[in-house]
Amino acid sequence: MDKPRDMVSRLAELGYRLTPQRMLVLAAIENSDGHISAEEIYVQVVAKYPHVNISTVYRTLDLLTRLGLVTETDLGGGRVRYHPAAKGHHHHLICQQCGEIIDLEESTLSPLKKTLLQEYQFTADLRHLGIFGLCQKCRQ
Amino acid sequence: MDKPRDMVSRLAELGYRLTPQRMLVLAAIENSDGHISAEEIYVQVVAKYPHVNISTVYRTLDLLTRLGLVTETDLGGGRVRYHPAAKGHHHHLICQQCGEIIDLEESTLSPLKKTLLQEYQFTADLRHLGIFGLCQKCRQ
DNA sequence: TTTACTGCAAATCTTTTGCATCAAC
DNA sequence: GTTGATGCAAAAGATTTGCAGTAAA
Repeated sequence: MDKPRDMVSRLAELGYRLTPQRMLVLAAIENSDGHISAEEIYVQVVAKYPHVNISTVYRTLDLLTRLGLVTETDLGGGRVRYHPAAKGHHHHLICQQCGEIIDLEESTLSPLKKTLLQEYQFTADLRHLGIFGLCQKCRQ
Repeated sequence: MDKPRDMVSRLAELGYRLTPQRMLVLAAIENSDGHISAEEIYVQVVAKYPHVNISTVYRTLDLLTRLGLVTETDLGGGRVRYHPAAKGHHHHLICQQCGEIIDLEESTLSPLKKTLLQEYQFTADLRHLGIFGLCQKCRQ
């Protein structure tokens, strides 16, 4: 449903040029599990189009973020990760031992969001949430 | 109650040297509101002891973290923040507009922690949590 | 006196930027 | 042909590291 085509046509609609570099960045994000970093995108893109520069990846990510087509998540560790906005928000449980990233359903956080609003008058933007801890396997 | 003295004596107990640089880093962390960055610590330390180098601040923070005397929180934005472990865990609501950091009571997150354990078998370490959004003032 | 700790400079890592060239439209 | 997009190289910001000198114990 949320094929790169959608982001591509959105870019075209808005008058942005459809360069091969952009197509490849879009494809990498779309085919990822939703937790891809700029470096990882770069590696995928270079594999098919050896001349791209990583600054182009960053510029494309910046553009897509500004247009609201992708969402940035800073899970700490000094690396920002990206996923397609059209796939909907999701949250992340990050295992501090093995590094596994588990997706969390949005509904799990609804009660928290409500509490923050009622008790702290704070409108939480939970798109950017990462929760650290230990997964089942590593807990033992 | 949790005066730098406690961390100082712990360091001494463990055989670490009590240098003026370390004392000043400890004091800065202790006197902070609990969301201090390495750079901010450095500025405070330099004011009293002009020759310190920021790498000493980082090395001290690394030591204190490894000893469990301070806790690191990565609130995103490429800057890690520190607070004394003895002051207990607390969580942060960060306003994306004005940058205000609001402390959150630990109890607010207890229901979430329980849900994550029951439904995802994930043991959340909520010491490292930052929630982004908009504070009351900026919401309007 | 011993050796852990420090200062300094240089390196690392991620991300950003200036600028001349290039290609999508 | 225009002008936005790219490649390259250099910069920027946070953090780390190698090394020789210094000071805490």
